[in-house]
Amino acid sequence: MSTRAGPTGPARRRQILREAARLFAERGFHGVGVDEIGAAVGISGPAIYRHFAGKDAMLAELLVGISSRLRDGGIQRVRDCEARGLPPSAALDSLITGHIDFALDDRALITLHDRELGQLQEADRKQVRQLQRQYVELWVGVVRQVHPGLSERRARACVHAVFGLLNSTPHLSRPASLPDRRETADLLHRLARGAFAAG
Amino acid sequence: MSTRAGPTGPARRRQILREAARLFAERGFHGVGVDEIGAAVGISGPAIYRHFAGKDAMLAELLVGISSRLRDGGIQRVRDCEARGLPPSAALDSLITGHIDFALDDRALITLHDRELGQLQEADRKQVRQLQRQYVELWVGVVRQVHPGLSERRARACVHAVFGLLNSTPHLSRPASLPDRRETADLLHRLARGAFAAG
DNA sequence: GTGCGTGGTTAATGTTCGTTAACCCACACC
DNA sequence: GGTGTGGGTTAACGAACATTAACCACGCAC
Repeated sequence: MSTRAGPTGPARRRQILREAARLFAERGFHGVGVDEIGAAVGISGPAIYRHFAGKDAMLAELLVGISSRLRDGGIQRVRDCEARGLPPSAALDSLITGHIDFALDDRALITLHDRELGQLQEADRKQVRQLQRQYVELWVGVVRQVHPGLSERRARACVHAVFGLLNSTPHLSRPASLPDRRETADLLHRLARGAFAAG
Repeated sequence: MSTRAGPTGPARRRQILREAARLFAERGFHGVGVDEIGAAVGISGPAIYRHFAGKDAMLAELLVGISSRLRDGGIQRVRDCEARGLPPSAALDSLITGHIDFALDDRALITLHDRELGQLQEADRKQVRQLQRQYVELWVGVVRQVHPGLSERRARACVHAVFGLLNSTPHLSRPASLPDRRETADLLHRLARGAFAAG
């Protein structure tokens, strides 16, 4: 049997990423050292390099992963709604719900997502921005179907603003002040719809 | 006459703070060195220490300044509306307008405001948080007058979310894509009102 | 005109931190 | 039973960086 080691292989990788995301969100990319990340998973310091090429690579993987998940999930949701013959309004609701789920379940990632983009190297930053842009454009298309009066520019501005609204989740409540998740999700959903309706 | 020097006294201080805010917003507090801040104002490196006790002190002054300006401006606006016998709805509009002006005119500061709070020392962080809390409570009071159905908890959640919406300004448009400021400000104002109305 | 405060300068210091080196051990496999 | 590899360890290295030291020049008060 293994003498004392923790997870191994890709599981260890995921564990490191999870803890790194938490720490980066808490204290910023430059605010946390690799030793701390190692300590958070029970190994120490340079062992990280058995799993990642470096600190930058971890951040890049996190940010690309977030952006991909958001975009792919959004595409999937819109496609599902279309396939089931639902109206654009249902697609918008689905997009909002998906984004809220993500924001509530992966706070740390949402925080990182727009806080630490600047720390990436040019190539990675370009990729993340492209994914983000595609996600935004997906929303813009649906929003303009639901609110045909909106110009593309205005719709895009609305989408960015609503993202800001939805991503405010990490600022809501320190410890346990969000008693039921359902209630918070519903509120955010209504606020987002209200904002779009007013746009 | 002075041989070659730039501004002097408190003017130089303000100049340093302005450039530091810009750089911190661009690359994060830990991502920029004092040498760069000095270079941005035409002096080099340790000359900063003639004006500030250290890098931390600069950030603290920036964040306390932002929070104070927001809170004091908000209090002033609400008081003005009350003094002129205007309805709560006018006070809310005034709060929104003031916040948008700030967000549009001082993007860097808005960015810093919730990105770098964690880098402060405990004492400063406590002060900033207190100012922020007072600002939020000011909004909550007004919002609950305008929308009496809202519980305090829900109103607070709405206010946080709307802050997220209004503070999304830095994410809107890279270079010059906000053609007229007026239009952007109006849009954000309507979105904020729409969100509150839906809360 | 001597003196001092203000705001610079460059060089030095000490630490922190990312990364690499060198080494090691357990297990799978043949 | 040797061996290779995956995943650890600690020590060493080198760069970056905040801060301090030592020094200097100007302008103004007396």
